[in-house]
Formats: sequence, C-alpha cells, structure tokens
Amino acid sequence: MAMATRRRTPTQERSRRTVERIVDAAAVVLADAGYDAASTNRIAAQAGISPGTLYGYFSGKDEIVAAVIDRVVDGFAESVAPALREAAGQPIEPATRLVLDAVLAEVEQRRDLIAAFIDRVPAERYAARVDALRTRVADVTFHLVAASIPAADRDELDRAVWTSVRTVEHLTVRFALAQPFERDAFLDLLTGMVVGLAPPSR
Amino acid sequence: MAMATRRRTPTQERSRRTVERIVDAAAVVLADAGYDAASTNRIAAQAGISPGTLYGYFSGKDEIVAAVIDRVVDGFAESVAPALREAAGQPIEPATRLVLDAVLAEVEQRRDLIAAFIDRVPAERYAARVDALRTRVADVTFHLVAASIPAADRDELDRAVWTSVRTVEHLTVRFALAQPFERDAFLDLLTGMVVGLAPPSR
Amino acid sequence: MAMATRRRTPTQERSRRTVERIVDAAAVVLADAGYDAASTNRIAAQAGISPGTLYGYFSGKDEIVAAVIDRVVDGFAESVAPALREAAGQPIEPATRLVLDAVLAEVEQRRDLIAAFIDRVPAERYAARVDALRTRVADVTFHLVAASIPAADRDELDRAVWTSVRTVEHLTVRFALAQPFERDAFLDLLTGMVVGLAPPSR
Amino acid sequence: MAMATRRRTPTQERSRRTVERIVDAAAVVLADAGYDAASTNRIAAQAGISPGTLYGYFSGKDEIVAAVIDRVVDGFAESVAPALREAAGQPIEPATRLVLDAVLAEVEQRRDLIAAFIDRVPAERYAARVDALRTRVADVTFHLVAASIPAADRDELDRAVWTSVRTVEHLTVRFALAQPFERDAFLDLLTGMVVGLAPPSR
DNA sequence: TATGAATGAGGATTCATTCAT
DNA sequence: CATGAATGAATCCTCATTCAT
Repeated sequence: MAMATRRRTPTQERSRRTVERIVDAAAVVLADAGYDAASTNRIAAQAGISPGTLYGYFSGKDEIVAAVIDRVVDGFAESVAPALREAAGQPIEPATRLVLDAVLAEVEQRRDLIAAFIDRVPAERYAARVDALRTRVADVTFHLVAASIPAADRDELDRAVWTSVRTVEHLTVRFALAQPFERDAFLDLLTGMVVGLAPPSR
Repeated sequence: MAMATRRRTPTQERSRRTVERIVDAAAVVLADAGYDAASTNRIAAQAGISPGTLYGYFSGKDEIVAAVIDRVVDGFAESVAPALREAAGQPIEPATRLVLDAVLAEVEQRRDLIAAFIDRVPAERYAARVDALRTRVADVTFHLVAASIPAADRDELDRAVWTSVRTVEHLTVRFALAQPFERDAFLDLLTGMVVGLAPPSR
Repeated sequence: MAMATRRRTPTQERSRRTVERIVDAAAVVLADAGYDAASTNRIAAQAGISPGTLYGYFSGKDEIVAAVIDRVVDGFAESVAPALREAAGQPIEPATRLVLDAVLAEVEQRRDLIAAFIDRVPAERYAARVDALRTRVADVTFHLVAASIPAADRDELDRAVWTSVRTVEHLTVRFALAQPFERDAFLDLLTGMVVGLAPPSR
Repeated sequence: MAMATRRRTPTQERSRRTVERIVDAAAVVLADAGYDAASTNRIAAQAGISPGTLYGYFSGKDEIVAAVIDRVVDGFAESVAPALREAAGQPIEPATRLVLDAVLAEVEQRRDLIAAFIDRVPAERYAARVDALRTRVADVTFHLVAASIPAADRDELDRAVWTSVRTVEHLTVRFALAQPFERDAFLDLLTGMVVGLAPPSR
C-alpha cells in the first residue's frame, strides 16, 4: 500500500533516508508522547532535521501519521501472507489457528506503536487506512470460506465475517496489550470463537 | 459512579443546574466537533456561560470530559440493572440475550456521543473510567456464573469472562455505529458467542 | 464608516482602550517598518499587549490594517465637511480652492501614515476602503455641479469628475510627500486644473 | 536602463536565455499571484529551473523583481521615442496628444503586469527605478518646452512639469486599468490638461 | 459567584537562501 | 554551471487558564 503522497519525490538516496528518518521519528514520538504532543517540530527534532525539511516530504502532521500507520498496515499484509499460504489445504481449525497466531505475532511485535495509536491517537486520524485493511481481510476471508457454503447461506456468512474480523482485531490487540493470561489459551479460545461462527458447511 | 471532584460543591440548586448545562454543552460540542475542537471557550459558549465560570466547577478540560463519560457510564449501570434482575432465574441463553439486548439498546441511545468518543477522543482521556465499568461488569459476570462451575475451572472462567466482556463491548459499539445487518441476527450471533465461551457447568 | 468587524464587542471601557492601543500601534509599526514587517506579534508588542489579545478584537493582520485605514478615511470625511459647507454659495474658483486646501491639510497631517501606506503596503490590502471614499467624493462632486450643467453634458461631467477625483487625490498626496515647491502655488495650479475640467455651465 | 547587477555576467548565450526565462517567469508569477506569493521557489519552478540556479544570476528576490520593472521601464523609452520624434515640429496640442497616445498604448500593453505592481507590490520595491524614469521624462519635457519660454518663467515651468508628469503617469495607468470611458475622450481630456498647464509662451 | 478581558507559550507552516553533490 | 535537499528564523494564530472587576 502506497505511502502518503509526497511533495518531493525522493529520487536521490538522501531523500529516501530522510523520509525513513521522519517516519521513524514520528513512530517514536507518537509512542512516547501521543498524538497531541507529537508536534511537527518535535518530530523534526527527533529525526534530527529541521522543521522545514519535513514539509518537503509531507503536507503536514496528518500525512506523517498516515505514513506511520501505512507502515504498520503494510506489515500485516507481509507477515500474514505466509501463514495464509501454509494454511491452505489444512482443515479449518488448525488453519484458522495458524493464521490467528501470525496475526497475534505481528501485533505483539508492533505492540508499543499500536498501543500508542489505540490510547493516544483519535481514531479519525487513522480509521480510513485501517478500514481499508479490514475490508481486504474481510474479502479474503469471505472468499476462502464461500466455496464450501451453500449459496443460501451467503448472508449468514457475511454476518459471520463481519463479526469475526471485528472480534479477531479487537481481542488480538487487547490481548497483546494486556496479556491477561497465557498466549496458547488465548489462541485456543479465539480459534474456537471464529470457527464457531462459520455457517455449517455443505 | 461519582462525578468528578468539583471545586465547589453544588449545594445550591442554581449551581447544580450550571453543572448540568456545562456537561450537556460538552457532550454536544464533543459530538459535533470532537475532542480537539472542543475548546473550553467553546463549551462555555455552548453552555451560555463565561469561560471563567467553568473553572468554578471544574478544574479543567479533562475533568469536564470525564464528567461526560461518567454520565454515559452511569447510564449503563442504570439501564442494564433491570435486565439483570429480570434475567435472574432464567436459563442461560435467554438470560444472556436479555442482558445483551439491554446493553445494545443503551449503546444505541448514546450512539452519537459514543461515536464522538470512539472516533475523536484519544482513549487515554477516558480509558480509566471505562475500565472501572469493565471491571465491575466482569466481577458481576464472574459471580453470576461461578456458582455453577467447578472450582477447578475458575481459571478458564476468568479467561472466558475477560473475552466475553471485551467482545460484547466492542461488537455492541461497532454494531450500533455501523449497523451492518439486522439487529436480531446480531443479538443471536452475539448471544451464541458468549454462551459458547462459558465453561461447561457441573 | 464602521471599524472592521470585531470578534469581541467592546462593551467595557477597557476593551475600547485596547482597541485604540492596537490601532495606534499598528499605525506606528506600519509607518516605521512597512506592511511586511508589521507582524501581528510586533504590533502586539508595540501596543503592550499579548498576541492573543489582538485576536480577541481582530480576525488577523488585514483587519487591523483595515482599521488603520478606516481611521484615515474617516478623518477626511470629518475634516473636509466644514470646508464644503463654507464653500457653498461661493463662486466656483474660490470654493474649489477652499475645499482643496482642506484636503491637502488633512493629507499633510497624516503625512507619515499615508507615506507608509503608499510606499510599503500593497494597494490590494486597502484599495476597497479607499475606493469607497473615492466613490462618495465623486458622488458629492457630481451633484454639486450637476445642477448648473445642461443635461446633455452629463457624460462629459462624469468624465470630468472621474478625472478630477483621481487627479486631486494623486497630486495632493504626492505633493504632501515630496513638497517640491510652495504650497500656495500648488493650490493655485490644482484649482486651475480642476476648474478647467468642468464642462461649460449654462 | 541596465539590468540589475548579476553575479555572473552572462557572456554565454545559454546564460542569457536563462536570465530571460527567470525574468519572464517572475513577470508571470507577479501578475498571477502578487509580490507576497511570488516566492523564489515558485519563480524558479515557473522558469523550469532549480531554486539554486536562480542565485547564480540574481542576488535575491528583490533583484529579480527589479529586473522585471527595468523591462517595463525600458519598454517606455523604446516605445515613446518614435512618437517624440514624430511630434517634433508639430504644434503643441497635436504633438502632446501624439506622445500621450504612445504612453497610453504602452501602458495598455503591459496592463496586467502594471496592475500587479500597482495592486500587489509595495511601492518601495520599485519606486527608485520608476523615479529614475520619471526624472528622465521630466528633464526631456523641460528642455522641450524651455526654449519657447521666457527665462523668468522657469520656476513656473518646473512646477508645470512636475504636475504634468505626475498627472499623466497616474491618470494613464488608472485609465488603462479601469477603462471608465472612451479612449479618445480620455486622450482629449488629458491633452487639454497638460497643454493648459504650460506657461504662456513668448 | 460570574464575568470576560487578557495571557503567552506553543503549534503548524513558509520561504529566502545555502551548499554538498 | 545546475541541482534540489536542507535550513531555521520568523509568521500567523489558538486556547487552556487566570484574575481584576
């Protein structure tokens, strides 16, 4: 998924590094101080550049934040894809668990940054981008299961997918943040919920 | 749940009305414009008082926002309690559905305000207060079910309760905001998920 | 003519004084440093108030500048009116000279401020307001002379008025700024030009 | 009139073209957007060069603007000269009209650029250069008429020249911008004013 | 208590200019 | 010569909060 539109297209190597530094810095500042305190000047300072440079690449604060989210969102696509491939052909329960494990692992890895977004960034600043991911996941899930479901149950499947995606997203994130009990037990529970939601197959 | 600590205790009737007006105004402004745009001056203007007066009743912006949340949170206690009483003695499935229906109804009623908080207020501004409610709900749920569960399964029950509370909260809110399909179908689905999480009773 | 729209209506005496101080300060800064250098912070500093206060009364830099011009423009209305009254009934030549003398006197009095506007403020910032004055002056001039002119010459009168107003305005200001020769000689010259422009009376 | 001092003398052909492109671009941007919005970066972009290159030819923004004015000013010298030659030997009235026509034509041709300067550029940025032209015009006018005037009237001639130059400049520009009535009528009026200013010849 | 004028630190953003490549 | 990335001081403006009246 594309990074935010850039004012200056980074043709030179130096540009590319600068963009990286800005996004890195923004992630750090967001995690440390939250959205409100993440002023452009502060992000620039953290990146070791001048405030003006920032505006060579981003049109403003929101675009920088968007780039940080894009990075997280892109991470999911990349890290869940292998699990999806591995799961293909396996029975539904182990397949589901495999994928959920990958999702949870990715969340765990970005834990601090995700925590910062959840706690300190108003959702309207990033909802659109996360929603795009959500839609993609829902589409994939739907088509994975649709084949083995009678056409009459498509509506039920739609509802199950909506519910699953929301449930997995929320519980995964909350579990990673709070870690209220053991990882395996959580994955078992979550797998059971998701599998239980699927309409009876043919 | 207590209102935020006030600088002046509103012993007099007029004071109480002023507090109401401020909280009302804050709810309106938050729903209309979000947290960032909800300046104290704007809230005061909406309430028809001067900015200075505001500080006679609240120590600052965050305390006003807290009072708005408290009102929402208190609403739940009040409106779910009757359903809880009615559910007592009924079989688990209809009982659960009854309570979930009440929860959903309350969310639906506060839809705009909840949407404003979810979308536009950084969670750290209100997380503590919602967490307190969450804990209370978890406690009640735990004790309601604990009696019919073997002591050995207490850990499993803990996990099921954590998962249920998080799931119900999230799905209920998201369903009320998006209304992606029919209400009854949703309640059926959600009831099934929650009941399915309960450890096998004795 | 009205001052620029104010955000805060100066009900209290203190407000009125603050507005005065801001407009005074803006005039000083404009005359000293020009439009570009007349930052809101600098105007505030000159006025001995904080930058925020400024925005309580004016929506921004342009509105402050407009208030300064309004003051100058209003000055003309007030100071030329007596001359107009005195001129009524006199023959055209002494009457014209009387009015031009009053105009020049007023320009001379505001010399520094007018110089600052002419030299250092882009005209688009104040053209509209000066144009309003110009239109009023043209209207008055037209009606003063129209009575003694055959209806057939109205077009010619229109042209003469347009030319007179522009000529008087420009020469008066430039003369006051440069003072290239004696005041009396200038008034004689200018009176001759203006009287010469008038279409032949009945 | 000389171009502004350059950092590098454009001995080479390519350099000369670059300078042209910069001045062209500056004229376009000034006419389109005014002085404030005419940033060096924007001028460079319009010229199709990089901001750095600009500083190879001009010491800064003001020097670029000066070059644009010089071009306008030089245009006058070139386009009024033929009219002056043609007017020589003719009676004063048709001669004056001929020259004024040429002046007006030149203003009309540069209408947009002149409008941009008048409306949107603080006069102090270009006053010196226009003043140089004004002085030259005044000198020429003085010597043209001086021969036929008694020496005793030299002071009067001085005053008439000052007034004429200012009047012609201002009315010509304002007429071209506003076009409030017919061109011929304007030239008649203006010619009459100027001729009327001349001291009685011997 | 209520008022509302005043505060002032801090935020987002721009742009003339420089300099390493 | 040209490039274009980088600079950083300076600008306009906001808003939570205070305090004299």
